[in-house]
Amino acid sequence: MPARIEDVAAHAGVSTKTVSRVLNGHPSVRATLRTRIEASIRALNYVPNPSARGLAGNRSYLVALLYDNPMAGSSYTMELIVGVLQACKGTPYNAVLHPFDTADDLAAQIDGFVATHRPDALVLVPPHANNAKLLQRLDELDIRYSTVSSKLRQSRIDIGFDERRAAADIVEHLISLGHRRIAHITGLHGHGARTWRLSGYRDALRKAGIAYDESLVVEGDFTFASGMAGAKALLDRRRAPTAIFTANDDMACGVMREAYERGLAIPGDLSVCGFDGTPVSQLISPGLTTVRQPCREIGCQAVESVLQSIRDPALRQQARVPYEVQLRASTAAPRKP
Amino acid sequence: MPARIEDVAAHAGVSTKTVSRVLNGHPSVRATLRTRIEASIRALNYVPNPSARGLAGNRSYLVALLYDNPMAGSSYTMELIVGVLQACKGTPYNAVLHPFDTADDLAAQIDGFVATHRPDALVLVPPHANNAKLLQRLDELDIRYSTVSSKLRQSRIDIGFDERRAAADIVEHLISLGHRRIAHITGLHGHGARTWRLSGYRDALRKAGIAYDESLVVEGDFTFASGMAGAKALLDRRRAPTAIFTANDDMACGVMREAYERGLAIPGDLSVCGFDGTPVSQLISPGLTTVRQPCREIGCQAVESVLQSIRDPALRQQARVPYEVQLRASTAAPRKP
DNA sequence: GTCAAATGTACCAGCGCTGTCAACAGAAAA
DNA sequence: TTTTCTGTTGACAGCGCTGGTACATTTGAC
Repeated sequence: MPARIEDVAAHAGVSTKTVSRVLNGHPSVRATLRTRIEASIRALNYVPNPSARGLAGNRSYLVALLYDNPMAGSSYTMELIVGVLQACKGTPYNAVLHPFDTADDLAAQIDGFVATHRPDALVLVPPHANNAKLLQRLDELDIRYSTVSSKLRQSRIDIGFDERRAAADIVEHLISLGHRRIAHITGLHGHGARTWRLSGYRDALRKAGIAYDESLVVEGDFTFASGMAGAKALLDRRRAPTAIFTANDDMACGVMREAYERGLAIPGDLSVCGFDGTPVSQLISPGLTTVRQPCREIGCQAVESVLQSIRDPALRQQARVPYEVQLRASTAAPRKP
Repeated sequence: MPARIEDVAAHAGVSTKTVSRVLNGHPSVRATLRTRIEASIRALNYVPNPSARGLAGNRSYLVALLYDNPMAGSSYTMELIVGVLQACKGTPYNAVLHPFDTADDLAAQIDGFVATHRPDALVLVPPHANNAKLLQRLDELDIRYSTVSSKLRQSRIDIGFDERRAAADIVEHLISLGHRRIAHITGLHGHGARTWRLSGYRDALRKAGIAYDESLVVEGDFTFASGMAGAKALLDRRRAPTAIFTANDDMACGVMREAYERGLAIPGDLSVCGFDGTPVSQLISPGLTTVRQPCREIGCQAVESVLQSIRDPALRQQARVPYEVQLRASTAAPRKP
């Protein structure tokens, strides 16, 4: 039978309440006493019972991660999860992962979810992070949440990275190689990622004095198939682009597939770069030039911040974690035009 | 304030204990009464408080998934997680994900983990599923567990698929295309996957009357780099193989990279096939012939079975879920030798 | 129709912890 | 010196649920 708080109290010669104070980091315990109690905790190998704690304190010690179902298999989500778990480690909090279908009325579904699991805090990933109704409902329910890469100002705590700047960086890289006819395949409508990455693309062109050519931008939806379709359209043009920048890596793979089918060499005939830095960018040949999105760090900080906001409900934070442009073999100087 | 069991009891005109019996599926409640109580539960939108339940019943309603840290980013783990979550859905159980470093002494670490989270059941993934000491410790602690693809007979509940047969299938495919000089890059020592996939490779050769050539088998460790290194060694031979079968997809990508660097065409100069059916097999060009491992189904069933074993501790199960050979463009008939 | 067995119900204690509130000591202010 | 305050500690109730026990009711066999 594991030790109980009562056993620790007896061992240290204090009341259970005082032990409880130490466990919960309450300030009004003398340092000497605190040390003695901590020693007793270690001596008895005591670990508080989460159920009892939760029941008495009306908390669940659960942080829920709400992500999009179709993304379930994505390494983006996986990396985020790794970060979330890392942040929970060493805290009494556990992570609950919850894939939510975008199609359904989230703001309604959330009530059921909250009733069942009673999470103390939520972390929202796009597209849910952009769902204004959902955030509003959470505010009504008075549940702390943080968002990842949200477009909405409404979110008090948001963690992301400077996607616009990162996109500009990678396009500038293409420009520095000598490319002038650079195409872009966008992300899915409604995602901030679509807007920011497109803006960055335009920023870089503007900075280099290259006129923005609308016909070089085609709509994608983050899928391999849409990347392939986009490449088809672009490569069928009379004056095909010499480089294609896609809003994520999967679409870049689609572009590479289309090039492969046409017998175009990468980077000889076409430079390709992606975005996100998913594992595939390293596995594919040639290696894909991309921006590594710091998913782990983002997931980790999203949890840390939202846990902090439980103690300090007024907390506001818009953190931007550093990213990294990864230059690989899929980009090179264009052949003479 | 959410409804309590007491409210449901009052609404249905019964005692709280009777409601509790309905909630926990106790048999001794008349069908008519059960129906009435279930109606009250729905009417009041009642959801039992997990903390209270856990405290009173000395349970945590937690299923822990123990996986290997370095695999954190792998889509194998991600898919498994998806299956695990799916199985928990609709049950009062939650999943706790726990990456464990292989290096450390697991059997010792597990005590700390169990003390902290008190999971009612565990699901073990290789390599932990092959750790005899760990399983023994869990037996001592009397904690139910299930394993995924374990080599050990010790495990009462194991879910996997017929890896040996699947490997044989894919090698037979290569043979049917006309390949005779087929190489294999193995998985990491200690994993059942290494042994079974190698055995399947040998089975297929034997069945086709092709002599086993030890020099065509090189050691790998499931990483991209080891696939590349293996390919280097194999392609430097005087009589290079016309096809390479690797024990997972990442290594197949390594082989493809090495072929790319040497200017070898796939599948023209070299056929490549992998194993696992990770997302990269579809994203890479040409598409990679592989075996789709039914990770989700495995994760799902591993949880379902272990939850069942909580009620029925004598339960034994060795399930083999169906797999699927996915033929893509990375394999074709060899050129005239 | 009777009796025993089987089935179903009510009540109460208590799971292990934290919140509330009261008590007390010592320091600062009057 | 007395009063007031702040900082520290403890006593006790009770969070919402389930297990056990004792009692009530139904069922089936004879």
